[in-house]
Amino acid sequence: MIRESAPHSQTYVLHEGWAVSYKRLPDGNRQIIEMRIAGDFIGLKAAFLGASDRHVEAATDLVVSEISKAKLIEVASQSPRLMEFLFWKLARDEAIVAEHLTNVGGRKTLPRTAHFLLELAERLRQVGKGTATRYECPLPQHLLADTLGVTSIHFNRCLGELRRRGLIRIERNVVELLDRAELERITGFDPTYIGGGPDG
Amino acid sequence: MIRESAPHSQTYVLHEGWAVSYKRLPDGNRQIIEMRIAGDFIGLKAAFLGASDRHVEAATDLVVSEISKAKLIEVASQSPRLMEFLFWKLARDEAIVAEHLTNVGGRKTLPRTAHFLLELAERLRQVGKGTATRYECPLPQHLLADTLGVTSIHFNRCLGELRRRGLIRIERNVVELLDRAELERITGFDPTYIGGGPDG
DNA sequence: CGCACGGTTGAGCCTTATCAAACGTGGTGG
DNA sequence: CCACCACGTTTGATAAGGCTCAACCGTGCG
Repeated sequence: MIRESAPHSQTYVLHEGWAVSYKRLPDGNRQIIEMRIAGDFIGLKAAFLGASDRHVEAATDLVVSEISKAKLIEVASQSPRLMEFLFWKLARDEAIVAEHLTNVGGRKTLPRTAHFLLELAERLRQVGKGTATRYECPLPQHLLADTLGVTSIHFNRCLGELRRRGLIRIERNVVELLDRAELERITGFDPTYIGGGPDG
Repeated sequence: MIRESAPHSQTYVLHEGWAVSYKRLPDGNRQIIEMRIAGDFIGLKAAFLGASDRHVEAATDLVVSEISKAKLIEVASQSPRLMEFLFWKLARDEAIVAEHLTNVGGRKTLPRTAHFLLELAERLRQVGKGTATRYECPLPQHLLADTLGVTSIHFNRCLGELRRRGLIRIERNVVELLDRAELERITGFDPTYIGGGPDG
């Protein structure tokens, strides 16, 4: 059970909790690149590359396994099956970042927010942390806003608009998607980029 | 010498010319994920993954080498050196997309534009297609605008502002960075994410 | 109780999109 | 050679979107 600002230059598998990786901007703002949830690796690319181009920060208490880079590479090079799995993990992470870029660059904040909520639902469902329409998200709104590249104030107003339209409900930390069909329609959400495993 | 809309499901090494990979949005807009220039692979991730989540399109005439996925994987699995190189290529592409996301999500259009121009300079210089302050870019502005997630009109005005400030000059297809120090200052540009090779 | 933190709301301003039109240039066909 | 067209660039006016500043609310915790 760990809680700290910067899991240094190690590789981890995240079992429980939420973390974010981000870049700082000259004006003090930050852009969150990816949200790490249960089942995700942290620092996998850096393990193969030797250096990281972003910071990682725990957003909640975490439960992780630590794997030394040497051990990871050693084991991977002996098991084609594992190697293939790691490749798939890396590729999937890249696909998610690319979709994230598309979301931020191409959608206005309202559908952008909706798309983000749908992606979280999909990813959490995949690891058994929620259903297609309901999950727990313990992150404060300013973190989600930093992810979507808007101010927390504007993000908040968009959540309000989605709520007003009867599309979502947020209580405590529980997100509920009341009308997934409509949410998918306004975003053009297609979850295939999230994938289901190395085989498909 | 090829010119077509969609290099189908193959892997290519780009020797000459410019290509873009992009995603379409429900409203008809498109977000360009990455610009491919000389020295870049096209469809490398897809080769290992079996499927692509984006479209690729030639923006100019191209000179490419075609490599079948089977051949690529066969050769890679026999040469650790090549395997390491491909890994580095994948990781670098991801780093560039992440920086792209940071640029689009975190910067206003003016520094965003400047950052983009600086990145191109860096990448082109690395492959001998330009200097630190001068390179050729044959792409129309609406393509660059789709890359940065703004309208071509607004992008054009930002170019004008940079020109007016004496920071850049664009003539025909030649981009000239007249004041790199100032451009780097207003963007906080740090080219390390682009890297120099598998060794550092 | 009082404080810290996050969520919510309002007003005004700046940024960016949209619609519309003019301009330049290279290519094509008469 | 010139008329015309296609394409990309540039500019203007207006509207919409998003940011900033500021205040208020709710809740948990010391």
